[in-house]
Amino acid sequence: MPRTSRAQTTANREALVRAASALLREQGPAALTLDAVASRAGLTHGGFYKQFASRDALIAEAVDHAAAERRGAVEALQAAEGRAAVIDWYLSPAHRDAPGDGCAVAALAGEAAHAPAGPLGDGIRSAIDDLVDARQRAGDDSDAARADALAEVAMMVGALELARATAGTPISDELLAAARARLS
Amino acid sequence: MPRTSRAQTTANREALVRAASALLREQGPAALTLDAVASRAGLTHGGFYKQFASRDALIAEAVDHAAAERRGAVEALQAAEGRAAVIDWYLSPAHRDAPGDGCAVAALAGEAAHAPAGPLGDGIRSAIDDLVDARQRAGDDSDAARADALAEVAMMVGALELARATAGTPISDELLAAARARLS
DNA sequence: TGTACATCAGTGAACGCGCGTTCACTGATGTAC
DNA sequence: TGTACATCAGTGAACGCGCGTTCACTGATGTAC
Repeated sequence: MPRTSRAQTTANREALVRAASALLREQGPAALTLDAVASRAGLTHGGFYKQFASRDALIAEAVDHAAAERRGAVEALQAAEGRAAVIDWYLSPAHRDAPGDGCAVAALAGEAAHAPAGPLGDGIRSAIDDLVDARQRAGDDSDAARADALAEVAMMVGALELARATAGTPISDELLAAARARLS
Repeated sequence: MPRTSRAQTTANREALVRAASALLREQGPAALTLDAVASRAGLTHGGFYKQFASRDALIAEAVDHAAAERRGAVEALQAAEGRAAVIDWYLSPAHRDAPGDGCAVAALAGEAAHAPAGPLGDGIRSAIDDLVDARQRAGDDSDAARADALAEVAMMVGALELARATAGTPISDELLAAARARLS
C-alpha cells in the first residue's frame, strides 16, 4: 500500500532505527538481519534502501540512537535521585534482563572490540567516553577523579556483561551484588 | 596427499583446535569460517567433518582449550611471581594487544551473552567460575572474600574489554592503568 | 476548492555471494598373512 | 621381514540455504494549475 505520507515515512524510518537499536543490544549484530529489523518495525525488507544506504549505515545510526537515548535517561535519573541511584539501576537484575533499552556499551563492547573498523566501532568508542565523563564528579577534573571514573566504569560494564553471560545461574546475581557493594 | 599417519591425524586435529581458539579470541565467532580455521592450520576445509561433528562442536572445544591453557599459564605465573603479577599481566597493553592467547572470558563474554545457548555459552560460563575461584584467596572462603573476587574479576574483564574496544586511542591505556591501580 | 498528473515509499520476487555441509576420489598408512 | 590388500584423512568440487542488495511494479500522496 504505497505511497506513504511524509509523516508516515519519517515514523517508519524511526521505527527501523528503534527496532535495530533494541535488536542489536538484545541479540547482537549477528542477529540483525534486514528481515528481522523490518518485521520488528512492522515493514517488509524491500523498501529498506529507500531509507538507508546499507545495513552498516543502519547499525551505526542504531548505536548512536541507543547511546543518546540511554544517556538522556541516565542524566534524568541522576538529576532526580542522585549518583547512587544510577549505580543501583545499572547493576540491577532488571537492567541485566532488559538489554534492549539498556547500556549500549555493556551490550556491544565485545563485538566492537572484534571489529573496530566495523559499524559499531565509532559509536561504542564515543559511548565509552560519554560513560566515563558521566561518572566523573562534576567540578573535579583531577587525575584521581578521572581514574576513579575509569575504574568505576570498568567494573560496571564488566559486572553487567558477566552477569548477562551467566544469567540464570547463581553467580549472575552475585556479580551484580558484589559490584554494587563496591560502588554504592 | 592422503592418507596421513595417526600421529599426523592427531596433530592436525590439535592444530585445528588451536587455530580456532586463537581466531575466536582475536576476531570473534563471526570470523571463524571453516576456510579460515583450516587454512590457519595448514589444511583445506574438506576434511573437516572427519574430525569434528560440526562447526559448533569445534567452537565449543576451542573455548574449553583456550580456558584450560590460559588457566594453566596463570597458575604458573601466580606460583612463580605472586598474585600481583597476574593482575599486572592481565591489565597490560601486551595482553590487550594479543587476545589470541589471552583470557577467553574477556574476549568472548559479549558474544556469549548474546547467544547463551550457542557453542560459546557453557565454556564461557565455566571459565567465569574458574576466574572467580582463581582470584579468591586460598583458604579464605568467607562471603567477603568471595565478593572481593567477584568484584575484582568484573573490573579486570571490564577494563580489558573496554581497553580493546578503544585500542589506539588514549583512553585505552588509561583504563588499564586505572584498573591496575585499584587492584594491585 | 477541485482535478490531473507526477512522485516515490513500500511490496514481493529475484539475484549473487558466502559459507556450512556433503561427496566421490586419492593414495600413503596400517594390517593380515 | 616382505608382500597384498583394505582403510580412511585429506582434497577439491558441488550443493543449498540465508541474507544483503537490486528491481519492476503499485497506488496513495503531494503538487501544479
